[in-house]
Amino acid sequence: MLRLTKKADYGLMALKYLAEHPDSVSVSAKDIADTYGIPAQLLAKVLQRLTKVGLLRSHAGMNGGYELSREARTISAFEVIHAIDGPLFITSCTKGSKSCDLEPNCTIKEPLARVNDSIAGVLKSISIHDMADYELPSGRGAEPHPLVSLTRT
Amino acid sequence: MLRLTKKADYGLMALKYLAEHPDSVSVSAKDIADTYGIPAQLLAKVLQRLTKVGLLRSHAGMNGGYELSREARTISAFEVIHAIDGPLFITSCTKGSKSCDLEPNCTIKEPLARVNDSIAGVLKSISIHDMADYELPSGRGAEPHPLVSLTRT
DNA sequence: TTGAACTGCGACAAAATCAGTCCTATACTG
DNA sequence: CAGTATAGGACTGATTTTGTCGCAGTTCAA
Ligand code: FES
Ligand code: FES
Repeated sequence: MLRLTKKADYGLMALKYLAEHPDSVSVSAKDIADTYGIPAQLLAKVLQRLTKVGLLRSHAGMNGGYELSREARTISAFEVIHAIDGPLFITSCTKGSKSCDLEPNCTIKEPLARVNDSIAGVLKSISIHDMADYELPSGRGAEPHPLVSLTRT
Repeated sequence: MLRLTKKADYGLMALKYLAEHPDSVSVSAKDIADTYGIPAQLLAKVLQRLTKVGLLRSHAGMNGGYELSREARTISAFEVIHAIDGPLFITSCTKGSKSCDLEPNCTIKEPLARVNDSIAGVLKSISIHDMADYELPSGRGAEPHPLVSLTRT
């Protein structure tokens, strides 16, 4: 539980890959799938969704593929996960449209919403570029990330 | 995805309930289940697990039930979730025993481990007592929670 | 001492979600 | 036109989550 789906995993891996290969004009889903040994068709779908939300630009035909539509530094892990897995709700109830059945009694919705926001904040503070940076073998990780406050004013 | 299981939800609700009723010596699973309209047997199991890890003390027999074994202030949401849903791993691979099949190629494990730690930190910084406090109708939420740094020294 | 009201487990069934495949259509290149 | 790629819908199988049932053990009080 509290786990990323594999699709989100794949998506992050792919974006990281793209961020690390700025030279290549565009990379096909198959290329990425092969280098990581993940199902090509599945990755394709993930990339398609990322394209639809505007994180990637796609190009069909021979030598086609995908490329980042923005700088890796400006793409947050949150955006990626949100695009692939939908809105982030730590609670079982998706406070939006259809409320969960124990809505009236649930006493933890409020407090957990704060936790939810904090987690979203953490995810938002990490960019694809950051992830690529962490490649460095030893434990010195790029520049420090901003602090995240649990309280919302 | 990235969602708490209902069991964890139930567990948190129950603990919050117990924290708010310090007067009652012990409360039965059925009592709590009834007040919140959740499946009694399922809640019972959740409480049993919480008992096994030492967060609750149980008492069988008539007028039996559960009570907090520690002060609400010292029980973190993290402990509860961990007890109910097992170790918190945001990545698909549970870096412990059996590694996931794309271990050798996976490039995002490291960076995501940091995110994982941050989230754990957020969860650890919230106590059952804090959750109970958020009951206040308007938006002034108890005292501020500590800041959580994304970087680990 | 008997029975009601509990906890404590294990096994199981039902439901929901996720992962992955297949198939077809469409777009671009040369 | 042939080949390679994206786009996307439908569908199946695997896995996880949620919930139920049944039974054994414990405590209390009439
Ligand atoms: S779990 Fe849905 S309202 Fe709390
Ligand atoms: S998802 Fe398992 S090693 Fe990265």
